[in-house]
Amino acid sequence: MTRAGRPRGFVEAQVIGGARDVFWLRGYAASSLRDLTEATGLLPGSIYSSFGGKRDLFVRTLEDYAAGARQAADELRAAAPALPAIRAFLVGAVDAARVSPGRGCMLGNTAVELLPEDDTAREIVRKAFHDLEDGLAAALVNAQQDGEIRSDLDACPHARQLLALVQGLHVTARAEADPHRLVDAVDAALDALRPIV
Amino acid sequence: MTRAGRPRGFVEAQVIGGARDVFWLRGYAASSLRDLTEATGLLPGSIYSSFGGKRDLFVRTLEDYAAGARQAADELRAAAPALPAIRAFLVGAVDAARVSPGRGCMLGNTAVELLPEDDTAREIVRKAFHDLEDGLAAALVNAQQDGEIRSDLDACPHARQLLALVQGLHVTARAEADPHRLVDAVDAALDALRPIV
DNA sequence: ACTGTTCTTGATTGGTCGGCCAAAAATATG
DNA sequence: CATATTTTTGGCCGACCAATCAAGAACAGT
Repeated sequence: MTRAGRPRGFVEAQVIGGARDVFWLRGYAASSLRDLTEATGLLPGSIYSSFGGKRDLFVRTLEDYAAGARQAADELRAAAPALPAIRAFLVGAVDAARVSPGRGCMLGNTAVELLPEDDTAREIVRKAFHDLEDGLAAALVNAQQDGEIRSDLDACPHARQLLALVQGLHVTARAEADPHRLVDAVDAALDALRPIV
Repeated sequence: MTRAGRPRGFVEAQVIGGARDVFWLRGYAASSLRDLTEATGLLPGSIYSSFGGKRDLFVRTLEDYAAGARQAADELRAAAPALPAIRAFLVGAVDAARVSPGRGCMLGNTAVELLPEDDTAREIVRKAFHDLEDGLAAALVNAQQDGEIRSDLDACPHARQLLALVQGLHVTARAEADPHRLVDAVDAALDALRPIV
C-alpha cells in the first residue's frame, strides 16, 4: 500500500468546530461559503473535495453538536444530587444566551430552519432530542428516589416538558433582556415538582 | 385636493396575509420575491412601491401576526374557566404542528432567525412575548381564585415558564412525530400546578 | 376629450451564491 | 532524482437574488 500524496493541511476536528460555530450562529442558509472559508481556513475547493459541499459539511457539524448533547444527557443521568444538575441544565440555556447572544441551541435552530424538507437533519435532531429526554427522565427518577421531587409524578412526560422548556428558553431568551426573569421561570417549573412540606 | 389616480388592484389585508404565510413557513431569508409575488399576486414593482421592499413587507406581516398573538392573550385573560383555556392554548401549539407542519410560531421563528441584528423585529417579538406572558399570568391568577391550581405559587414566573414551554413545543413538535407525547408533556406541566388532594 | 395623478408591468441591473475545475504544491515511494 | 498520489489554490460559472425604473394603464377632475 502506497501512502503517498500531499498531507492535509488541517485538523478535521478544528474545521468541524469552526464550521459548527458559523452554522450555529447564522443557521444553514445564511452561512455563505465565504463565512466558512474564513472560519475554517479552508478554501472552497478544499471544502468541496474534503467534505462534499456546504450541505454535507453542515450535517457533519450537526452530528458533532448532537454528540455533545448526548454527552450532556449522560452527565444528567449520572449526576448526584440530580435536581441541582437538572436546574443547572435549564439555567445553562439562560446563561448561554447571555454569554453567546444569538446562538441558542443548534438542534432547535435547525428544527426551526429546515426540518420540514430535510429528512437527514430531522433524524439527527429527533435522536438528539430523545437522548436529552431520556437523560432528563433518568435524572428525574433519581431525584424522586432521593426525595428531591414528588414521587407521584410520571417522570417521562415531565422529562418531555423540561426538554420543551429548555428549547423554549433558548427562543425566549433571544428577546428577553433580563436573564433573571428566565431563571425565575426555571425555578417556578422546578418548584412545582417539589414535595409539599 | 385631487383624489385622482389608478385605483389599487389589491386588498392590503389579503396581501399582508399571503405574505405572512410565506414568511411564516419559510422564514425571512428563504422567502424570495418570487415566492411573495406568487402568494400575493403583486409584482416586484408593486411590492416595492406599495410596501418599500421585502424587509418592510416582512415587518408588516410580523406586526400582523403579533396582533393575533395579543388577541390570543386577551382571550386567555377573559376565559372562564381559566385552566382549560390555558391548556387549550398549550395544546394549540401541538395541534398547529400536526395541521400545518413546518410553520411553528412566527414569533419564535423570527426570534431564532434574525434577532441578534434586527432591532425592529426584536422589539415586535419582545412586546408580543410580554403580551402573551401577561395574558397567561392573568389566567393563572383567575385559575388560582377558582381553586383550579395551587394558590401558593407566584403567577408571573409560572406564566414565563408556560410561555417558554409553548415556544419549546413549537420547536420540539417539528422533530416529534407523535403528538400525544407532547400533549402528555402539557398535562404534566399543568398537573404539577394542581392542588394536592 | 384632456390633464394630472397614481398604480402596474416586466425587463434590467449589479451583486452574491454554491459548486466546480485545472494547475500548482507537497508528500511517499522506487 | 523521478514518478505517482493527494491536497491546495483561486478563479470561473451559471443561477438566483432583491431592488430599480421607465413605460404603459386606469382612474378623477375639468
